[in-house]
Amino acid sequence: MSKVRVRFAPSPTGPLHMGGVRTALYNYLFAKQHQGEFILRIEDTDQTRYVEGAEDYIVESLSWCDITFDESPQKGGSYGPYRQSERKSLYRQYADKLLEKGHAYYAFDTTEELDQMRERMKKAGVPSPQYNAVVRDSMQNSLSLSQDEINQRLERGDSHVIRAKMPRNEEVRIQDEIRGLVVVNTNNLDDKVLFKSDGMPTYHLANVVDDYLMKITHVIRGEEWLPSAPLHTLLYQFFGWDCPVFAHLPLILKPDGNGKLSKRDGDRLGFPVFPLQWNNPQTKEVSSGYREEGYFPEAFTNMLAFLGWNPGTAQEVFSMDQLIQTFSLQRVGKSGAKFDFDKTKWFNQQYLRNKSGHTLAKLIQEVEPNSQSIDVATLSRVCDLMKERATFLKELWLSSFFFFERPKQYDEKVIRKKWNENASSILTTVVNQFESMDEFNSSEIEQEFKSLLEKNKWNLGQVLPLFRLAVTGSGKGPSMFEISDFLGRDEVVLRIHQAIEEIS
RNA sequence: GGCCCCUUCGUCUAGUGGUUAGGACGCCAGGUUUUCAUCCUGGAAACAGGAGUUCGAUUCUCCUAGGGGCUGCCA
Repeated sequence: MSKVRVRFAPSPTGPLHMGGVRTALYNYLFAKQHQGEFILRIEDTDQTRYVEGAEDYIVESLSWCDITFDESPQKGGSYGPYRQSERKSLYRQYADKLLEKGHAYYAFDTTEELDQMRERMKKAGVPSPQYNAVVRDSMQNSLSLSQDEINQRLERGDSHVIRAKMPRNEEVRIQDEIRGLVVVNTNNLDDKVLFKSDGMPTYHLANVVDDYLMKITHVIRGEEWLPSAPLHTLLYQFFGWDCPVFAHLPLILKPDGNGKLSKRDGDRLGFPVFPLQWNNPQTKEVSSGYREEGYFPEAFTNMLAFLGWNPGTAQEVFSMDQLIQTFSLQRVGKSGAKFDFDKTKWFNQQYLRNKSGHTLAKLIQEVEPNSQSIDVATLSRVCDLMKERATFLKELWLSSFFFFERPKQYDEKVIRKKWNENASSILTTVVNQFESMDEFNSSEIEQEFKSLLEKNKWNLGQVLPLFRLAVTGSGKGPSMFEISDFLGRDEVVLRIHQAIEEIS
């Protein structure tokens, strides 16, 4: 068996959305698992839809996800170039080959004529007319025109395309890794344009030619390509080439309602659909990205991996290496998966919790300028204390402010519930006790605090919230004894005094 | 409309010709915790419908319904 080579072939018409990332991920996992190669090919055959910055966006997105290529436009490789626009000159000869063999023909129809034909057919009762065997004889093409006429038009340089000539009443069989055998009758296929009048191939031709030339062994792509898979299979047959293995992935669907996930759904429901923030160069519109929203790339890819695939075990948190080990096309589902934003957050929480305080501290310092003056060991300690109650790095950092600065305000709700007329005297007693201690560490503090409660017959649920409120300004958070230990006696005492003054 | 694909809790899904149909997210209740979060325990919650094959179908076949994709000189 030859070396596995797979490709991700996006078209640079805008930001890559998460469905695209998942397709790239599955290709990557499959390649790595088989010690194969993973190629990025940019399918920019439609110049009219080209968007500035889209290719860079695609490359940066996948790099953020740690999905790496063996060959790409940026990296090069032995099968380049890797942009179809740069391969333009090589497609024509393949179209000619098809012309020679009689599997393709010239078509001179103008857009208007095409529209007219479709109108005519609709009136005759065909809801969605196709350019196929039933109409091609009545159109302007090299099948219907005389040889002289054809030559004349060609010599004149009349605008024309090259269309595939679909055979009559033949069965095309596709063995799909995910869907099994799919059989389609060629009568249901139309004579797709293979070569456009602008001299560029369409997706269908370029894709097949490039996959062949680049020795692609497995075509793993979205389900939206399933309807054109018979055409592609036929093209391989026409050329006399071996067909790669196909695997058509289920789509990622909207969380609510019907249809595939789109940018609109993210806006509407409040979650990103793109890996990275995207600034539309034309409209100046900004679309949010998972990276900017504070997701870990590992969490994002882990979540994506599970949208349509599962390992068959209870394990859900997988590192990229584990995914490479475990992934298989056989365990990819057939049905579309509705995107679940809650689950995405859950994955992020898992990854946050599993990281060491030190790692989290470093990450925070990369993105939070205010944290950079804090030494890493200190910040690590805070992260360890706080990480269990956060889902995002930013959230962790923001809710840790009291470790580094005195509360500026005190939670009104806690004041209302817990701050009674005895509050100041209780806290004063606590402060006095703290000041009399020899050692001031968490276990000592806890001990002293509890014996104080006992001595005064105080209720823990009454006194601790006051203590917490005074020191942190909040009604929630990690162990007060740990916090006090961290802040040190002087600071704790000072904060309690401050609180008594400000709240009473 | 045509062609193709799909159908297990709300969601992601496991699963087998005979199971109390399992897990996860979310939700609810209880417990642990000073609080919040975590954690633990429990709960509600699914085989789209109909026919057939079979001693027996969620599982196999067919039909229906529903959903999705495609139906461009877009990819």
